[in-house]
Amino acid sequence: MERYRFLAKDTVEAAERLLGWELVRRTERGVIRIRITETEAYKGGDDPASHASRGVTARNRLMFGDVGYLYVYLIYGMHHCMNIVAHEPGEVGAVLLRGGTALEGIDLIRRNRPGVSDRLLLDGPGKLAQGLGIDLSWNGYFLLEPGASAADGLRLEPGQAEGSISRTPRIGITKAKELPWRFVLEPSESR
DNA sequence: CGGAAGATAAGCT
DNA sequence: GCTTATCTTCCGA
Repeated sequence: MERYRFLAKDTVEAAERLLGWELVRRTERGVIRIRITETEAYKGGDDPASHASRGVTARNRLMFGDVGYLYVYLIYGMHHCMNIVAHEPGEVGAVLLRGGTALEGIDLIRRNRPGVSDRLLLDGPGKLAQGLGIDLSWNGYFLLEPGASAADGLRLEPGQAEGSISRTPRIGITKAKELPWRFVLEPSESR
């Protein structure tokens, strides 16, 4: 699939190009569509902050595998984080999805995150996963299913990156924190 | 508004 | 045992 080829490029480049793409979550209750607005790149052995920096384990094995799969893990005992496997052939890496904005089905997102005000719905990795209803059972899900109309599940679809992209160091880590591998899509009209 | 601290479990040493 | 790609609440300005 040509339009997904950038996922087989360098992980840092893939992280930047994922900004503006959309995640479509189809459920029995309806459709949730969000735009990806914040990403971070995590690579392999040369990236000490990465789960994959010390070789293959049961948890991180997806980062060593084929591109376009969802890597989900539990952090701090209670939050889920979503990553998209992306790296050059023979390399290792994944892109952490740190945030998004709701395009469709915001009532379903509110149902997943009761009592939370709208502007805080999806502005963090754990919040994003909770808003979309993603947990560990989604680990290893393939996001690039071909075909015009998706069935139940989760899909990655092209979208417009409107606004300006800023590049910053990654957040919430203690190793290699100086590497500017975080990308944020700022809307043209500032909030 | 901003900073600080607690909750809670998988994975590594 | 100890650390961690976090979120929320509580506190003071």
